[in-house]
Amino acid sequence: MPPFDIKHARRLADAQPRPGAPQSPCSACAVRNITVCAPLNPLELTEFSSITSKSTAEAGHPIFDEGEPASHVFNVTEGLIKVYKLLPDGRRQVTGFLIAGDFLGLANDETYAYSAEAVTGAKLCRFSRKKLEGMLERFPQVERQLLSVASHELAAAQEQMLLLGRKTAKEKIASFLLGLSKRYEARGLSSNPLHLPMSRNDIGDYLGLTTETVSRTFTQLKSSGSIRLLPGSMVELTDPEALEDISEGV
Amino acid sequence: MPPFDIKHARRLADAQPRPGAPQSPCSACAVRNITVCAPLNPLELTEFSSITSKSTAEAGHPIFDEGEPASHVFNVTEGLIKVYKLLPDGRRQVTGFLIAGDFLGLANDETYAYSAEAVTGAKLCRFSRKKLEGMLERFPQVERQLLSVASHELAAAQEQMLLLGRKTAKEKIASFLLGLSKRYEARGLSSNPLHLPMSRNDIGDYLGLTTETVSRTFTQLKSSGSIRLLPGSMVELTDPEALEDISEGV
DNA sequence: AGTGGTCGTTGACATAGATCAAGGGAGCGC
DNA sequence: GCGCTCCCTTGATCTATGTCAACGACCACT
Repeated sequence: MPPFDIKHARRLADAQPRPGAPQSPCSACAVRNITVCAPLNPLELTEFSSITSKSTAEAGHPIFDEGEPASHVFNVTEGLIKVYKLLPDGRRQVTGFLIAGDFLGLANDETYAYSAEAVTGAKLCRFSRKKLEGMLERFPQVERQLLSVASHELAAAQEQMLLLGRKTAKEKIASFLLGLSKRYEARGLSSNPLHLPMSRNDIGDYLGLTTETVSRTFTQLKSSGSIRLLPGSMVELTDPEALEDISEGV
Repeated sequence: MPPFDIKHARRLADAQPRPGAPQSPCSACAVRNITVCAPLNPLELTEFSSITSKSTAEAGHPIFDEGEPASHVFNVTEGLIKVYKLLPDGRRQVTGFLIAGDFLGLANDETYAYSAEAVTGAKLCRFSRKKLEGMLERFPQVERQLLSVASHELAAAQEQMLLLGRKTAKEKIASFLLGLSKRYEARGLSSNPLHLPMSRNDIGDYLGLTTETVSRTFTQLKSSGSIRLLPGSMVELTDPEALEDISEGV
């Protein structure tokens, strides 16, 4: 690692919107109808958009770090983000991979409870937390939407606990591939073959495994004909039914 | 196990409130000020209480099962509840132990995404989900409170993922004891020594361990002078600082 | 084209925790 | 008080996954 890590030099959470910078309108947003803004009508959306600003993050760059003041929340509009927590000795748990339409930064305390980093180049829609709170009073339907998002995430978190606590390496990888494929599908992205831009290490940190075990398990699934690795970090799920069975321990 | 399992004969979620049965008023509720009703004034509370009914669950009895129609949500007012998910072959992940003030049953789909069972005798406050939705429109402050609850739970779930994915058995047990103690304290229950009514098996299913490993690890912590097991399934945290260090892997 | 770095794969070996097995103690019904 | 059951504890052994190590592929620079 270089002595001065350039990628930590600047935080999206700190960045100021360039005054006068042209912003494409929310009405043209790629995630307009699948995220928290969905219940707003065009007029409301215009008002709502006054508290948003677009930002981008390059692959491998942080969006915010655990413990920083939680000044903003974000909506992913493009690319892949990972969120994770660390133990003092560096052990890492990736708690989620976020794609277009996902929300991040929701916090109770005044600081972020986890770190977020771009895996691929990514675009985000940024809200000041404080201003968002005001908007929620004004637009209760957005608050309702947020509650729905939070409760979906909670259900996903419980599913992930089942995976982490009780599944074998093979079951974990099968569940991971199917889950990601289904989320891609729900967001209108290619779900099979699907893009797997995160490293084996990231996948391991998401599933509670090591890089080596992830790699070996991919090899195993490849040999058994359940998946195929294609160029460009694409994976084809050649036998989704088999993967379903594996993922549930059948 | 007896051929006919009496404890599955009746579901709290199905129970009808006895007409005319006396109900102690919400204003006298033990969790009045620590749960979702907290933001309501006395007058509002009276209106709100019209959709609630009290119920009880005996130790070991189910409250609802994963996959059942999610007709009601609950608020624990007394006792300890465990919530869990199962794999087809019976492997189990306990995703939480709930105490007075905790909320359960929040669901997106029309069915519960997990099962809930009383560990000790317990009392709950029951709401029809449908009626609750109406009340949320009427009382946005309750909806806000629910969002806050959900986002706290989400943070707790992420912490638990870190535990399940990356901590050793000893770290898991230390984290578990400290976490439970802190939650007891926040709810005004004895936090040290603290009551541990759940079985070693339940603890194992919560931490992704087997009964045997839980038991051995308790013995280890006992020998090192960090905890003491007292009669009546009480545990004394004799060296909380040591436990803190252990729980973080220091 | 050469070089250095990162990442993925594979092999050999180590180990934390699971599994299998046995025994002890507390609570409960009779 | 007796026997039954359930739960907890402890010991012996096994194994899935981690750790350590080597190497090849790919990519970005020069």
